[in-house]
Amino acid sequence: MPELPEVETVRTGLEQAWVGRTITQVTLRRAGLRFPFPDRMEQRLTGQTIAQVRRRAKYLLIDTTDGLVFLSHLGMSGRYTLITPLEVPRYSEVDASSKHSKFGELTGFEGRHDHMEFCFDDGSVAVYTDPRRFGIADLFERAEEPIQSLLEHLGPEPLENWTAQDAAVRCQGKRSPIKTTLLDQRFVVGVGNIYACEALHRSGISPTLPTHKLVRKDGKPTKALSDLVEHIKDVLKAAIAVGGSTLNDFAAVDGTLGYFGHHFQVYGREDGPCLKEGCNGTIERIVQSNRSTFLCPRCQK
DNA sequence: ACTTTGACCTGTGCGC
DNA sequence: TGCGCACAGGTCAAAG
Repeated sequence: MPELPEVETVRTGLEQAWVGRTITQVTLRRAGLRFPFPDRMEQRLTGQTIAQVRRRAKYLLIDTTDGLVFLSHLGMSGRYTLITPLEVPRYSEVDASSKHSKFGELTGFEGRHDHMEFCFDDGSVAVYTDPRRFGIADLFERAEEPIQSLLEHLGPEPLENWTAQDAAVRCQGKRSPIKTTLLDQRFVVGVGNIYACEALHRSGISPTLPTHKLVRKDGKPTKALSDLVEHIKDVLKAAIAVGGSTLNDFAAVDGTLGYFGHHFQVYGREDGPCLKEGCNGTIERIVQSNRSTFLCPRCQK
């Protein structure tokens, strides 16, 4: 699943493929994902031309030239597969109930978890696949976007003028561990379990540190918090630069695999050596809020 | 108001 | 081979 860098990578891919295209047909294979699909979503999208593809937090927002917004969240396991006109004849032969197919071997496409299909005027098809169905699809008018409940409580975008001072204000008085705070989308958006672990390690901050300890008595950010804010930006940018990380069930939208996973310093490295220069610690896995946290207890205080 | 927990789903990999 | 359990990138509602 996609954290901010992976969603941004998908956004870029969808932008390339979709902007200027007109939707000719939408097929829904079930009633919804995490939530029911909105009423008549297929009919409302058919005939719409894509104007732009935006990202807010981990949400993809696809604008049409008629002022509609198609919202798509990938949840833990959602992905889009883009099928070119040349491939469509083979795609149409895929048995959606079968677990595997020859086409699937070529495209990573497997059939029974393909919940939405979008056909475009150039003959291409986009398929949304999501085994766990934690994803979201919604549709609303652009004018209503500010009052969308999924979006309105979201915090700042980390890569758009986010400051340590802003972070300090949001950390005030919080007793929960900093790792938990990083995953809170009201604090900052886009950071998920992997990049929270990575940014804390880069910053030398223990994931269990009570959040408020990163704020000085005068309300200013500590040096550690300023470092953390910068490391969050750096690690997200680095991951975007290599096209997002690749985990078990994530593939970039064009089928190209990202490879930021090769750059992980702590995530998934339990019992491995700490890779920080001069630190001879061993990576540990602990559980916080029912999720794995990876850290080096030697260099993270 | 804040913090923690459970729930939503399916797939995979491991130990027995 | 089969079974049960732990675990997986997210988020929200409910409970404490």
